[in-house]
Amino acid sequence: MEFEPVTPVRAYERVVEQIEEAVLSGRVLPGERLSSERDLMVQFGVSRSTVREALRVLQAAQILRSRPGDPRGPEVLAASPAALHKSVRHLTRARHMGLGEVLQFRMLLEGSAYLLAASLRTSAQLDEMAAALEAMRADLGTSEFSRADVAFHDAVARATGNPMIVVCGEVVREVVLELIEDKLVHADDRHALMRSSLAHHTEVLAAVRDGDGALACRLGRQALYDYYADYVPEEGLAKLRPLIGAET
Amino acid sequence: MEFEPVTPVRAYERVVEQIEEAVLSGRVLPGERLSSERDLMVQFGVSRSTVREALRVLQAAQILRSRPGDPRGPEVLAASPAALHKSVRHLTRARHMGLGEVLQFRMLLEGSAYLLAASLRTSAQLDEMAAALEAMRADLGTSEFSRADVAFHDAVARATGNPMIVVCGEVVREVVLELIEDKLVHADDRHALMRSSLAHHTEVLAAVRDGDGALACRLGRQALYDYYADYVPEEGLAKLRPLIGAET
DNA sequence: TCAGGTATGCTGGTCGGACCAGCAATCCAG
DNA sequence: CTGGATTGCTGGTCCGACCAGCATACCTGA
Repeated sequence: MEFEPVTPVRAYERVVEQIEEAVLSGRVLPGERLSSERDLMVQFGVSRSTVREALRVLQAAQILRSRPGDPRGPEVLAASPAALHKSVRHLTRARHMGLGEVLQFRMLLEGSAYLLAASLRTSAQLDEMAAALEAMRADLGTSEFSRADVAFHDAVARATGNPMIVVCGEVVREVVLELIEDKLVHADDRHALMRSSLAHHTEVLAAVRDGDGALACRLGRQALYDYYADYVPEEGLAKLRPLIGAET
Repeated sequence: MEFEPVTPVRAYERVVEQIEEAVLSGRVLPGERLSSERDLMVQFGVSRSTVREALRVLQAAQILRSRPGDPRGPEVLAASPAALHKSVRHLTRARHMGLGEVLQFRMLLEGSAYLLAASLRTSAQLDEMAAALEAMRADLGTSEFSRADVAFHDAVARATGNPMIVVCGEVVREVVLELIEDKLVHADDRHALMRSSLAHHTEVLAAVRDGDGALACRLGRQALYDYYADYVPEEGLAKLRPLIGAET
């Protein structure tokens, strides 16, 4: 006979569980409204303080949003990567991860995304990538360049047809930029970097177009390494090297 | 002249910001205690309800922990990937991904984890993997088998030294099991499946030990495909095939 | 009849006070 | 000196109250 350690479950947790389950299971859809706090406290049979603490937790997790004075009640939000973003940021601040780890994950993710996209992309998605590349070429040196760069990588991620790849890619890209933004300004040869990056992207796109996933994967990872390696401390670089040059 | 949209900042948010910043900046260390709620409401000049809502948010983010009756006050927690785990979990559920997508993501992730582990693993981690493999061999057919299987994959993920890989691996494994658990029972030839899985794991471990990351990556993905492909509907299989056999 | 402004009833945000069960240090009796 | 009861304080929950803000409905004036 085995017993489990008993944990007292707070009232507000039960409320969180029920609402969370209703949202995640799709029983209530994004955009829909919950009852007002005063209604919920009747439905759950708890006080308003308890309801409010539960709602706070759900709001912090980006599952709900409340506005004062809105007679329609708390709004159910669409799932967003904001919470994921925050968790990753916290871990980087706590030194559990550095640029090395985040970049490692990005290389892993985008490399595999190229591999998949080379086989799975539709021609419309290929056009999107080409359009983004054109935008990069046109706006070389401006802030529009990074926007187009993001659009390119996003199109690749979407071509995999996998929402998690899209979302994780998005988050990991943002965090990489946050981690290097202070060192990024005084790059006197940014223009050369961008030109080099553009050339890399062009090669990768060609490989994706040709359906050569392995090549696209290798090129894409190499491009990331070349672009960001200077910002990564030595002990972080060791984590990146197995991802480049390798057959995979 | 540009203006930004003005957002009314709630009192509890200001409290969250201050405590969060104190923790993340290291001004208060893990294990230390905050003042009691009744003290904090004086320090911040707000009511206890407001303090409590702030603490709830921080507790949900795994930054604090409170226990009723503890005279030492809320405890500051060490940064952990628990919050990351929750975010990833929510996203996978909310985007209602099918088995195809989840398995695609898992193959991508674990494949790359093998590739990295082959270069980065310490000999202690190699021993862990071998031990898990032994446990699988010993408990073939029992529920202990899956536990050892999990331990094996977890050891591989940890060998990458990347918390994101570890956490995403955990989540993706959990979700795969949830998605197939109803179909899993009536597998009459589970024993054969487990034996085959064991053989695959043995090969993969050998490749990791030899430092042949590309081989380990390929074998690992193939093993996942062989083990789970029967549960995946036809349209999902298309998303998996680019990941197997490929040079990468 | 219709337009525009106002009144009303709700919302969430905050406050204060109250009670309970539980933990730990302290104090007291053995 | 030891062991158990006492005593503060803790967090968890409840209640009642007030405020500013949003939408609707109403109502007044043209």
